[in-house]
Amino acid sequence: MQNMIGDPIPLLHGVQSYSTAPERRDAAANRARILMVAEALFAEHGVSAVNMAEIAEEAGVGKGTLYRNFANKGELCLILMDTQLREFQDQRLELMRSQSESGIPCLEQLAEFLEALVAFTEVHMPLLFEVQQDTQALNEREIQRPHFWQYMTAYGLLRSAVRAGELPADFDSAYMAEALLAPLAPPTFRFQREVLGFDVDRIAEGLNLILGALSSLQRIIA
Amino acid sequence: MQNMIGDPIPLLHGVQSYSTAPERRDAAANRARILMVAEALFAEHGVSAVNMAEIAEEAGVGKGTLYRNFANKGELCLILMDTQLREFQDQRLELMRSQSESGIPCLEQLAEFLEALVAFTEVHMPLLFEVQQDTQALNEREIQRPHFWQYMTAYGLLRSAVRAGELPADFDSAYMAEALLAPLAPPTFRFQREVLGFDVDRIAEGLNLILGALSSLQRIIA
DNA sequence: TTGACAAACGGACGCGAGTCCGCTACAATT
DNA sequence: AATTGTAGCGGACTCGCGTCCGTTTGTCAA
Repeated sequence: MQNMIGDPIPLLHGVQSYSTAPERRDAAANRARILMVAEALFAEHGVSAVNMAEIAEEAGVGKGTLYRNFANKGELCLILMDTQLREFQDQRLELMRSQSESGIPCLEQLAEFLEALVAFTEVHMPLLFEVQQDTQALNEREIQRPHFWQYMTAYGLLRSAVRAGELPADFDSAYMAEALLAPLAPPTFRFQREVLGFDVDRIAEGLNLILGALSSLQRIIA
Repeated sequence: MQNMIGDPIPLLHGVQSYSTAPERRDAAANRARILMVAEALFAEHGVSAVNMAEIAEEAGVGKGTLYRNFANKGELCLILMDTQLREFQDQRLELMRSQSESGIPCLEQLAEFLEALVAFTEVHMPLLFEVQQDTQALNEREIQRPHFWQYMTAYGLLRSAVRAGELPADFDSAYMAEALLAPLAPPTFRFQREVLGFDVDRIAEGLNLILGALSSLQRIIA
């Protein structure tokens, strides 16, 4: 469940570049410049206030070039998060490995994972929000939406929990993984944060409580 | 889906019409015509394949007129569901009243509510999806998004459950109501249905299981 | 070097949402 | 019936996204 990412090549995402001819020098330079410009503009004006034409212009390329490198605004945002996304992933994987060795229950690991994910989502909301928009287009390319590994991680931990007897044998891990992550979907999360005014801790605690409730399920039956 | 058409004070939503001068005859006729045309076009081509210009043209009005009546596509869709939304609401309220009288536990009522809501969401997905899009614009007018009463209902039942001792006293009903409804947010629901292939019953059961787990929480403590 | 052929470029274009504002015509008033 | 103020109308326009396609240019082979 790790590393479904694309590892050989750094920008995992480098749309093509899988072994066919290396890309042209100027093309690479353009892509790098676009990313830097986008990051700067986003930082200055906010993600939603910057449009693709501005990015292209500021980077000194045409829109065609911009879209040649990034299928849409969402993909551009995703790639801007790439490093941090990978770091986060690696950290969690490492942590979970050591937690498993220490015999920490899977559900507890999942609780910590969700807590960390809440923090991550909070920090990267603006970019994540854009990414979420065009899920469809993203699926068509070979890019992994963040949701995918989140799902795989949660699903994996739930399945392990079932195997370990922390959850009933007929527990629907696949659905539950989705249900637990649903409140973290960017539009939903944003609504809770900005409209309802829930703070980050409250959300984390809420999710934690659901997990607690699920684990008590098994205790009841036993 | 009949008759959300013109009737006098039709749409709780009727953007203005709160006691000021009655609207002009031709305006009412236009609005009614727009709604009929939209319904027909949506039925024929699917909601997402029909654009606002087409609706205006087919209804024989300008885009200005269309937008005078409906702030955006989402609002138009919302009003098309109006009758059914109200019926659903009324049914559930009535049902809950009788359930309460029969002493059925609040959490059980909530479980049934969620099950019904899953069915409702499934049926109205295409319209709900559009509605969800422009939450912001909707909030600014005095229109109730479907989410609002869903939330109030769930929240109310959870609070009653706490009062009835079915849940711990420090239970965060407000957050939990949101968390339970999150999987029903149109984009999330649609993803689960169409991409992951979960069927409606599976989703309903999953939500039901979470509720079951939550109720067992209290049993543990007691 | 030079030639040639993709890859890469760039900006005009199409599309759909939603806005704006000058014009129209309803209905209230005399 | 004529007058008039205003709600209502219509469609050109703006905006942002994303596409298309004729042109340029890096790279590689001769």
